[in-house]
Amino acid sequence: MTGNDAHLLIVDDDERIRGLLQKFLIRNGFLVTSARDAAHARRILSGLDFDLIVLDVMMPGEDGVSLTRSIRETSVTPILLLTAKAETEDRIAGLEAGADDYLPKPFEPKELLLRINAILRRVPDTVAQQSAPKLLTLGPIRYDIERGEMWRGDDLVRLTATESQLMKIFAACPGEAVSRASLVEDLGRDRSQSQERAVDVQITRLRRKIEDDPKQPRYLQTVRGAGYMLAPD
Amino acid sequence: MTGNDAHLLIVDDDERIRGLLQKFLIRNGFLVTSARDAAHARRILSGLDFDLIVLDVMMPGEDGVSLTRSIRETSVTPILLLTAKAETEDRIAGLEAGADDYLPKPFEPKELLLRINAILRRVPDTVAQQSAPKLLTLGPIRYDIERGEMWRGDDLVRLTATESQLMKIFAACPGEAVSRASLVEDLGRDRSQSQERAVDVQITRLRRKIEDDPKQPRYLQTVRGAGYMLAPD
DNA sequence: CGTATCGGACACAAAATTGCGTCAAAACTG
DNA sequence: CAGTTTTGACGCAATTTTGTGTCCGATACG
Repeated sequence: MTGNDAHLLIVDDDERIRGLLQKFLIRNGFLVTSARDAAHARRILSGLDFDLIVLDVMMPGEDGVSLTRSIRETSVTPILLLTAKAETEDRIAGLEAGADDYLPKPFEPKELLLRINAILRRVPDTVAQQSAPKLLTLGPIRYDIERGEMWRGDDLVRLTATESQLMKIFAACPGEAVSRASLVEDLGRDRSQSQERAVDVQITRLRRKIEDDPKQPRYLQTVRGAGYMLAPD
Repeated sequence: MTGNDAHLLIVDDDERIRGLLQKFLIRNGFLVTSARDAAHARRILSGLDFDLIVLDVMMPGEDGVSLTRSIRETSVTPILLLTAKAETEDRIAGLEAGADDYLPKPFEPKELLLRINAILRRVPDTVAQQSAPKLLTLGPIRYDIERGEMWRGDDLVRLTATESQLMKIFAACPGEAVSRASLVEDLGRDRSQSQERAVDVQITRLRRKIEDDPKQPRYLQTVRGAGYMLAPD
């Protein structure tokens, strides 16, 4: 849905995951190339330039951190590492090796999108290459994605912690419905039946802040049976 | 104190501010060149490469947004805009013209440092050029500056909103004392006498979370008469 | 048109966060 | 070492944020 033409390289040894990610990212408007291991990635990199490299740390043979280090010797292409859930060490080593960000596995595809866009947004763009937008416009409201700040004209609209998290998630994939289950998940709460109702309430509260007429939501729409969707101008 | 060798260009028509900023930034380990207007900046830019450009939007003659746009036609050097307090329009125009970030005036010098470091941190570095660190180490604790996340081993340490803000401020200038007054200011609260005592409490609470022995603080030190200071390893 | 399901509204309760006041402890001063 | 000032500890209260339950309206579907 983003519609940019950024070119990504996915490096992961798991055939299935590679396929899934590739499909998902293509569906979201990216050009995607994939490699099954470090050696393969190197060959591809020697001939092509990418806007972002997504790298699994845990790979047979050379691991992601090592590959990151060697890529950084010659290139500044942003690198996003996929690390095992609880392996803090990998994250640290990865960042020190020159990675730009990391995402602990397992993750929701939407989270990957969020991270990728966050990185691309920070790459300054010349007129030639348009990077992801930093600002979302919702009628009289502006949402600064990086800072998580919401503005109505010259006034800052105060958001609570949960509201901020929600906005970040929606901003990651504007125009696409996000299920309540997925929202509960992303909010880090323990998912349970009643927790989904809590999302409703938060949505209602967000609407009060951003919608002109909260009863007739225009920007934070309900997609019956599927969840909610952010619809910027 | 950061000790990197990043080269900055400051563009501001106000002689006094230019001088102040230059001195402050040099004191913080940057190489600084300054220009008094857009034309002057252009001449300098034609001959030199910078790691970051700090640009006042409000300038006689060509303004900062216009200069941003023209710089972006040929270069991806990060740009930080200084905008008037309540001028949302400037911010929007600036970001759309290709600026990377903005800082509303008037600001505390420390805030400028925070923003500059935030941008430099995101510029991928090859071995040649070391950018600002993304992680701070406080004994068994790691603080991820960009995400504002604090980790004790594999466990996330939950921070409240205020605690997060404090950490961000301290992380911006490690090893340097920050006064309570300045902290109250940065926290956006209305500064008042008693408000400063509230900072104490927050500091105490932060210490409980990050110090091994909160009674003998090692990382979040008191600088008597001057405030508090973050002392990473 | 009736029914089932889903989402919205709203009040209330629970929980978390934050600020203040008091007193004690520690650090500087002379 | 006594006095003064600065900072820490900690309970309490105010406020804010968050979740749950209930009822009602809307929508889908036969």
